[in-house]
Amino acid sequence: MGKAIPNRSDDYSLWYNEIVKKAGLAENSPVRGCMVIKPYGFAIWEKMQQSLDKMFKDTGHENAYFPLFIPKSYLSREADHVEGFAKECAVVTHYRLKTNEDGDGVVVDPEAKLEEELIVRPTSETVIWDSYKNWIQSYRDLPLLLNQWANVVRWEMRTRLFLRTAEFLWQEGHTAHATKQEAEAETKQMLDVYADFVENYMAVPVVKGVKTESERFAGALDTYCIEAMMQDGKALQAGTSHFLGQNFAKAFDVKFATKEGKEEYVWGTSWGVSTRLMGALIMAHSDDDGLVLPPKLAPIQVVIVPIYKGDEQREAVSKVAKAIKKDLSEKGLSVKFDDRDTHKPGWKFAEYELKGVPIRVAFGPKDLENGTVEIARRDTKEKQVIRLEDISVQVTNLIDEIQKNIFGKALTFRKENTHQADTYEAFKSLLDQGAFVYAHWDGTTETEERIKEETKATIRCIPLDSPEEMGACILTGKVSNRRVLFARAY
RNA sequence: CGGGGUGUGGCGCAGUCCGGUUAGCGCGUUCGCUUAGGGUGCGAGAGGCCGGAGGUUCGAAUCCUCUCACCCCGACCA
Repeated sequence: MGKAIPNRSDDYSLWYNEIVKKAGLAENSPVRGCMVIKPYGFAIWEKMQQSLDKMFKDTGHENAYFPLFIPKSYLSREADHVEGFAKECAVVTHYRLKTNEDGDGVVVDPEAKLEEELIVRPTSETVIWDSYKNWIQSYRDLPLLLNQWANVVRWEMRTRLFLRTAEFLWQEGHTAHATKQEAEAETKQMLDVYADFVENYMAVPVVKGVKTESERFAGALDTYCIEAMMQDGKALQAGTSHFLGQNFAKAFDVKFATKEGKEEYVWGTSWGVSTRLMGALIMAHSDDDGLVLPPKLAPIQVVIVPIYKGDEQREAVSKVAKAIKKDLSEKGLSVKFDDRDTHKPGWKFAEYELKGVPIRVAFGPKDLENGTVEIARRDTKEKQVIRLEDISVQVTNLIDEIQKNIFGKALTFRKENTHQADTYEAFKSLLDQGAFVYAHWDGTTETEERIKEETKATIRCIPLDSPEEMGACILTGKVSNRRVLFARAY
């Protein structure tokens, strides 16, 4: 009761904010736009990291770490890149404080001004390519497949926990290749890795596509992305993979000698996902009772809540509960036995629902007597009483079932809210309902811009799987040969 | 940077228009008892320079001036 959260339908963004705070995922920090990620939220992020990191390693990548600070001059080496990021960079100008002459507090020491100002990385292409210049001389040094887990800073005007914060955590992959084909293949491979992760671990269906010119990463030739639908029908870009061509190689003079002895610029890619995925996870599945986590990413997959009256019962119940825990843990599940005597069962039920624990096992005196146990699933709120000896089989099956069901539910929701529009009127009204709209577009930035101004919707992507289809642009009526995906977005 | 709003115990708020004793309430917290299959109930307690500075007044959470911070809505973005 003390932790009730607002209804999704009343105020979606308030619901989101409250769920993040009440479920103990994150809170605002003293610095505007930054956030404190709390242990439970960080545990989910760690699960994401673990899964992704394995996928990166399995595709041949290694981790490295590059510095937080970047010489200001580096950013400007690539023209589009600097233009894209200059407006949101934090800059370090001094390296020392001194005590205030008035006696209290500290002030920046004007004597300690840096020769060259440093920027706090908004992304690391520039420092990394500066290193690559030294690391790559021959085709034998290629491909170079690196990833780093890091924090980056982009000084955003409006921030929201996880969805957009001034500082966020992410991974950024940076690769260098001998040929264009290989770099393009890498770009697409990593997009597939992201799609695989988001769909199969996060249980959020995505649309894979290419960004239009105006939405492209600053400095890339092509930006691929995965777009997910949130429960309010808005789109959220869940990951991006960029084909950089030779842009950064040229900017940082990274050349290699080919087998034939010719000197050529290398081809690059970069790709990233961030703590924004946490926002996607929350907004895709959760409900008015709190978080709903897919089992594969839930820090606690099963919680056992004992029910008892008095010490004698407590002991008897606990003994069985511990055996259940052992049994389930041996099946590879992460199980918590909440034997705290300071909270009542009902309180615990509500608490673990708020935290999105996929399965709750309740065990009490009645069960002790009947040889049964109650299991409740978070996704559907269904409860059932099963025989105690069946528990590990039932729970193991249910874990898989929940993972599938959550994905299925999100997929169904997306299908129901995805439409085609052939007139501008229909287009606008669909957007107002909160939907993904497939429509024809004449391919110009001007049209895209006008549609954005008039409807607040953007082209999320040109879907990779959208078929050729002749049609007329929704706004201008000019010819178009395929539909693109429009939506309002986070 | 425009437009709107809010600052009062840890959290959420009332009180502010119309100044007047010890500044209330809910949650949380502490202690005791009670309870335990959906956020137990009762009792007792702790905890607040009312965002900050200045002013008006016999008297300011309340009125005036200035200031700071945060939130929401827009322009920018993963």
